[in-house]
Amino acid sequence: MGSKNSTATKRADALRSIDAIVQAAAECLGQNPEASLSEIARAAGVGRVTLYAHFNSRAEVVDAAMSRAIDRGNEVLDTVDLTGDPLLALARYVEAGWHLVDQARALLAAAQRELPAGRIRELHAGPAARVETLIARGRAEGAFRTDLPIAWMVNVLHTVMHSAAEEIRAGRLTHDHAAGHITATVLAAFTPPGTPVPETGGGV
Amino acid sequence: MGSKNSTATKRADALRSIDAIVQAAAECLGQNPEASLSEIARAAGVGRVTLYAHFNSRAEVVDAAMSRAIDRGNEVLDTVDLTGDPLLALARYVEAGWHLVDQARALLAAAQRELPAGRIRELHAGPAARVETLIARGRAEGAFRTDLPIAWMVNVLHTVMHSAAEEIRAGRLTHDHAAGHITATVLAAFTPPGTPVPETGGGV
DNA sequence: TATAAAGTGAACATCACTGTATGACTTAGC
DNA sequence: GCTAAGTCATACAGTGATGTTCACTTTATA
Repeated sequence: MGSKNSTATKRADALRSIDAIVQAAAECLGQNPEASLSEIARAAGVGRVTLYAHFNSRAEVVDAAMSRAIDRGNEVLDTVDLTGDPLLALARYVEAGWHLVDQARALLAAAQRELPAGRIRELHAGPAARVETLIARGRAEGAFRTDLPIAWMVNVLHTVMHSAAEEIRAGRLTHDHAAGHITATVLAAFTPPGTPVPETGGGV
Repeated sequence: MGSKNSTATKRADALRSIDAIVQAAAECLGQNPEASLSEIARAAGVGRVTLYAHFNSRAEVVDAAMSRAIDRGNEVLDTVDLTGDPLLALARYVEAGWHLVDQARALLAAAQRELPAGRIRELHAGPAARVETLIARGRAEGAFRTDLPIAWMVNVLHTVMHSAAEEIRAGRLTHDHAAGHITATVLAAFTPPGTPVPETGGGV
């Protein structure tokens, strides 16, 4: 299972090739989810056969590219402070997170075609857990509503970020406004019924 | 442009075939966005050549299927009363609309692969216009926030409905709760900053 | 009922991608 | 510098989809 890297110690140039392939895969699939392995190999500056020397199938390549993107994302999210006022913490998460979603948008589309849904979910477990604990804390502190399941709220947050990325790609939203709109929308959506919606300055 | 039906008067059996093909396309593509034209023709109880007699390309078939789905949706939405209290009107829209989204989910996925983005948008113009005027009215009456663009709010509504459909398909949400969750989420998201979020009873 | 439109399967030509093999060449690492 | 690991170009086999042509049969409709 996984790539062909069993337990053997790889040579330096092999590792370099693998890295180039994964990187090229992320770029190519990011532009076109249907990019062929030939294209990816070419973009990586590597022969198609070499690609097959390291990956057994297309799915493995896509998986590796997606895993890499997620790992990168996790590194970025690690730097985000999610403590303190839940509202501000969520705003900080959005600020960092929506950008990641924007970058990985097309790659995710490719992954959704090639990988089983469970695997996609598995890969997202890290980011999802972060938001989940943040939302749980916000609920406990009375900042967020408790009349909706946490899973649904997590889903709403990611969905809205994702759709913002699509809107930008379609030219109906600018990068400048994205984070503000997302934050204003989600914070309102998370506000407990009966209490006033916070002002976020996510204006027009 | 469009299908091969130029201006000639079609014979009854031809019309029947076309209808069967479009219907089969909607069903097949709904189950598997990559369904081949052979599959669709077989499902329609029609020869593959016959399919090509009526449609010049795969794209035309997909377009026809999607158009049909949208038309059906518009018919349903025509029966929804969008007058009166904007909050209640929106709730009624969600109640009817999320179901449509749920049904057309996979078909839409197929259309997004095959059709240019502009065409998809064009097809959605009808439903989008409805929501747009409803939201505009709600804003004018002070029921909805005015600090976010209408286009964004329309997008949020549809995105949340769409994601609910995905959640159901993934088994993380039941049909019973869907409308309630969507309504509770969107109404809160649309509430003007500074005013309390309405209670919708969209509980856990 | 005559006839033109429509439907049919089978076959054909392309095309692109996947995955595998081969043998020669290059390079990392001890 | 020797050896094993890695790379490469080319070639091949297999698959599955798209469109098209053909000769023939069925059926709607005037």
